[in-house]
Amino acid sequence: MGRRKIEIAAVKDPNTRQVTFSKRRTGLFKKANELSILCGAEIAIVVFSIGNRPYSFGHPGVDVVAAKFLEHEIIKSNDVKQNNVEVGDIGRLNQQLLDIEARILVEEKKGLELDQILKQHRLSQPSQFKQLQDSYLEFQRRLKDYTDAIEVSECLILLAQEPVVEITKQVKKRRKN
Amino acid sequence: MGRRKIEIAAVKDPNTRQVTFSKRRTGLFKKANELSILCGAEIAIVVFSIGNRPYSFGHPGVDVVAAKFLEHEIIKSNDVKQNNVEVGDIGRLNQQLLDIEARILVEEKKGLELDQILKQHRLSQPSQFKQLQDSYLEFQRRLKDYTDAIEVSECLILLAQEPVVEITKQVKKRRKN
DNA sequence: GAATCTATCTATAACAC
DNA sequence: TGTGTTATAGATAGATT
Repeated sequence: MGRRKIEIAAVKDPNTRQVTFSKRRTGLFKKANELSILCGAEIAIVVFSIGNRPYSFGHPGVDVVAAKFLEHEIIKSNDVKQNNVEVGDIGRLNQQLLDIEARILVEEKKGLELDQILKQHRLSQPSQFKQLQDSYLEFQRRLKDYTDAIEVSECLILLAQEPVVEITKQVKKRRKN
Repeated sequence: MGRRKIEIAAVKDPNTRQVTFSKRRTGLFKKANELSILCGAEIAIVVFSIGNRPYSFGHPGVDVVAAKFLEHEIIKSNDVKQNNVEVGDIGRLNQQLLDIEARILVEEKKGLELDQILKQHRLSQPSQFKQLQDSYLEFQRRLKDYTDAIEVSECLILLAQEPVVEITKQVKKRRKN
């Protein structure tokens, strides 16, 4: 859709490529925005240029859509398991581990952000500080629960003396305390 | 770009909307694919239909691009902190806590999923089990690092005697061991 | 209700500044 | 490097099957 037809193949000239990238990225985000409005769809897009500069579009937000996607992925994989379909090879498992590590990085970032924000609020809004601190400690408690579950998992890997369902129950029990 | 021009506003007729969604989603993914080939860009797209059905496109993969994006986000937020930019109000903070809790739940599910998969592999592929177990323990170690960071944060909230940047350094130091 | 067709609209490649 | 213009390729709204 330009003066000439172009082949869909790597653009070699860096200058032309940069212009093409900028224009088509803009076009892609515009299309995504139209799709979300026309059809009430939720969309997240992340793009990296060849120089590794990140660009993103999200309606209602990249994080929201990403989290939703991950939940669906889990449900899907659970369904697969319930049907006793073959589980993938070792590579897929390692990919899952990488996914989790990536998300742990996000948690880390959020945690550091909270540190900063809490500190500022502590200085500027002492009346609300107590409430927020409670939330924060609650969050921490939940993370510990998770870590506990991981520890139980370790035992399971090393000893394999207990069915997996038991772990789920243990976590839930711990939650209710 | 059809027989008639349409306004960019919610399509009311469910039938028409479904057709539009399907066509434009296909078009969007095609454009994304062209952009990635033409410009050597890495792209991830996630779309949810109005009925919450998920669709995704990724080059080289949704997970890969998402993880890369999150790492960049972390770097960016650290820069923001260094520049002492304004942070938002208490409502936003509570929202952040809810977000994190939601993602912790996801991690929990993933952990349990891994238990299940690992157990299956232990039974069916003993030769690869050792390698996977190592990855799992490595993942566990990283999660512990994160928990440690949270613990440091607790001290910071309660005592507020240490600048936040120090925490980041501590986490990084711990990582390298 | 999905696939195909086609008139028309939109995105953009090349150009220009 | 960015912004604007224009001729043309490509996407798609509505129709048809």
